[in-house]
Amino acid sequence: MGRAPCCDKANVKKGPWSSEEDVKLKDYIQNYGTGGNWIALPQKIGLKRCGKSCRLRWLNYLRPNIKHGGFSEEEDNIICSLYISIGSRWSIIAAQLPGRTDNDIKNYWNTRLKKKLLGRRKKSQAGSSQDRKEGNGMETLSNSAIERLQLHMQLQSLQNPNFTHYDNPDHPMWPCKLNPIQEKMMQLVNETANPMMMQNFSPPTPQKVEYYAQSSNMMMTGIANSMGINIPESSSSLVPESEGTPQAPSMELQPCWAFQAEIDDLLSNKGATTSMSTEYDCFKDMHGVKDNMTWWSNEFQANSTPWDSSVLDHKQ
DNA sequence: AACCATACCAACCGCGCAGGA
DNA sequence: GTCCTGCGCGGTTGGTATGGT
Repeated sequence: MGRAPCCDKANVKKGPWSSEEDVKLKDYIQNYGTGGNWIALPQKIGLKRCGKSCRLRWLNYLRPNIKHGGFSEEEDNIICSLYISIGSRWSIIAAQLPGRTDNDIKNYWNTRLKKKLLGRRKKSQAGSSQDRKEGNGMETLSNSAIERLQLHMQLQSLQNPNFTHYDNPDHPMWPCKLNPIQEKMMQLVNETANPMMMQNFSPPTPQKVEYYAQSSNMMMTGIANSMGINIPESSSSLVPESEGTPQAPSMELQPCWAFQAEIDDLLSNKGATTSMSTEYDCFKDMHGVKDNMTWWSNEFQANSTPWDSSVLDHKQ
């Protein structure tokens, strides 16, 4: 037995909103508020719309101070950083971008930003949509997680095209031990991705360790705290605490902050290569991500949405 | 000018969660 | 503890605009 519909589908209007409907809804909400009940709202004001549709229209379009289009580079930076950190948590990302809605950011990411980052590679390396539908070993992980891992590795390979220790037993850094979840992700991605890409999983340079030890701790702890998750001092570190001199985290933890470290390095163009600059236009002028990371960790204001698998993966 | 492909975006859908009965 | 209801979220769809042939 399915869930009861939220409204009488036969008697509600669907599709684009007219200006009259917009005026009705906007006027009412500005004067009386939603009354805490979106479902009942359309009847109150004589709109033949589903309550959910009213809510969406208000939140995404009619609400005051909504910005549409014209994303700045700073906003691009923030979206990229947060997507790689937390995945497709659009509402959380939107909370960090005043005037932006989750829907707007989601559309922007799916239609433009993602293509800038992954576009060309995806065509040749990602499985077909049919593959994904039928399952090819990837079904145990979200597309978002796979995409983020691929994105990270793509950035990695651009930055360190000669680094091949991940699957090179002769390399002094081998084996680069991943945690079980990441091991699984690597294995699954490896089944479908370009093998060359998988050779480029490198740790960040030691100089970056201290900053990322701190920022990742702050970030993850801040997220956890904002969501009511109490992380004991001794276990709050997804990366090791930095005490005095920079200190490399254990190998199994490296990929956790490698996400942050490498994206930061790339975005700030420290490791930019010519080929990257030409192929990934969005990185040409990106900078200042460090600041973004820091304020994000300090000012993160997540709602009560349950934590997603990506972070749970880290915690595991 | 007509057709097609692609990009973009508003809106819809269904699921999971929270809170109240 | 269970059920019900509404809300919020993320994924997806469908319509329109734009560009290319």
